[in-house]
Amino acid sequence: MSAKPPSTRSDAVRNRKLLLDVAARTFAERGVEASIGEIAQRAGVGKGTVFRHFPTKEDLLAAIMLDLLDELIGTATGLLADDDPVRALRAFMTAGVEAFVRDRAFCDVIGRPSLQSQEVRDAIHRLCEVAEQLTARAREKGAVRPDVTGTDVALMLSGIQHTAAPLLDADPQAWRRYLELAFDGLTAVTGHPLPHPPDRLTL
Amino acid sequence: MSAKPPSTRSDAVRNRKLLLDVAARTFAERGVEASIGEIAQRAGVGKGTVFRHFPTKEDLLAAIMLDLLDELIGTATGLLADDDPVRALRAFMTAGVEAFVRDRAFCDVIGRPSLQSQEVRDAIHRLCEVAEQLTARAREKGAVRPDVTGTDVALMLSGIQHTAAPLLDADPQAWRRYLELAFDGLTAVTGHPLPHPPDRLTL
DNA sequence: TACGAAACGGACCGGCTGGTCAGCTTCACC
DNA sequence: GGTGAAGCTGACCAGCCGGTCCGTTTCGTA
Repeated sequence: MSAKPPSTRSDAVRNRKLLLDVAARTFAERGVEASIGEIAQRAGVGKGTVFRHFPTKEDLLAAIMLDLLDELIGTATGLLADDDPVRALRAFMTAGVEAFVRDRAFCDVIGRPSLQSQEVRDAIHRLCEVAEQLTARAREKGAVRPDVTGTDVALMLSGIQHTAAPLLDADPQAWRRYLELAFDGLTAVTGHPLPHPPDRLTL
Repeated sequence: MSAKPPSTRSDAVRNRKLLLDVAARTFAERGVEASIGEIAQRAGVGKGTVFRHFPTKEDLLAAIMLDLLDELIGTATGLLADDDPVRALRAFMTAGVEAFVRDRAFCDVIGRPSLQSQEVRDAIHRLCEVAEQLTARAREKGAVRPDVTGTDVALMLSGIQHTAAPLLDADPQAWRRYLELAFDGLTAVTGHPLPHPPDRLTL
C-alpha cells in the first residue's frame, strides 16, 4: 500500500512524460506487441530507463490504458448533461468507436482479458456504469429497445471497430457506416426480446 | 507453377492428415500465436516433420484457414437453395459467427490482412460474393434495408464475435444476443441511407 | 564548486520463436 | 530380404523478447 515517492528531479519527470507520450503513440500504432526496445529507441532513451519508470511492460501499458479509459469515462459523464438522451448516446458511441479505431493496443487489451490489470478491469466496469446511465435515459424515453443495457452498448463499441477493421486502409471512416447500422439496431422495434441478457455481468 | 508431387508413402499421408487435424485444433484454441513446437508435440511428431509438410508456419496456417473458408462458402452456397431468403441469411450469419467463436486463429487472420496469403484473400472474396447473393435475395424481398450489401454482412460476422468476446467465459452463447441485435438492425426501416457504402470493395 | 544521491544507458541474461540439417529410420518395390 | 529413396527426428542456429545490473552521468543542494 506504500505509494511511490514521486521523483523531483527534472530529467526524471521529463522522461516519464516523454515515455508515456511515445509509448502511447507506439502502442496505438503497433498494438500491445510493440516492444519496449522500440519505445525506448523512439524516445531516444535507454531500455533501462523505461524499466526504471515502469517496472514491467504491463505497468506501462496499464498506465496508458487507464488514461484512455478515464478520458472516455469523462466524455461519457459530460454527455449525461445533454438534454437529448439519444444525441448523447450516439455521441458516446461515436467517441468510443473512435477511441478503438485510433488505438490498436486499446482493441487488444479490451479484447483479451488476460492483458487487463485489476485497475484496468475496474475502469472498464466504471465505463459500463456510465454507459448504463446514458442508455437508461434513452431507454426510458422509448428511443432504444427496452432490453438493451449499458454493457451491450459498451461491448458493441469494440464490435463495430472490428467490423470495419478490414476496410480501415481503403476507407478510414468506414466505421461510421457500421456505427449507424448498430445504432439503428438499438432503436429497432421488433416485438421480440433479445436472448441471453448479460444481466448484472461485471464487465 | 510446378505442383508438389503428392507423397504415396503411408506414413507421410498419415502424418499430413494428423498435422492438419492437430494444428487446426491448436490454432483454434490458442490463435495464430500457437507455436509450431507445440503443434509438433501435441501430434507426437518432431518439429522437422511439420516443416517437411508445410515449409513455413504461414503455409500451415493458410491450409487450415482455406479449409475453414471453403466449408463456410459451401454452407452459404447450400443455403441459396432455401426458398426463404430471410431464414437462409440468418442461418448463414449464424454459421459464420459460430465459425469465428470456435476458432481464435480464424478471428486473428480475418482481422489482420498481413496474415492473409493471396489464396486466403481470394477465398474471402468468394465468401463475400456468396454473401452478396444471399443478401440480395433478402433485399429484393424487402426483408433487409436496401443499402446493405453482402460485404456488410460478411464483415459483421467478425464484429459480432468480437462484441461477445469478453463474455465468452461467462456465457458461451452470448454471441446469439448480438447476432439478433445485428440482424434486427439489418431489417430496420429508418428512411435514411447508411454512410460510406463499401461499393465494389474487393475484400 | 564539490558532493552524494538519483537517474541513465546499454551490455548482458535466459527463454522462446521459426526454421535448418545431418544422420537415422521406415516404407515401397523388386 | 535387400536396397534406395523418402520421411522422420531433435539438436542446433539466429533473432527477438522482457527484464537485470552496474559503471557512468546528471541533478539538486550546500
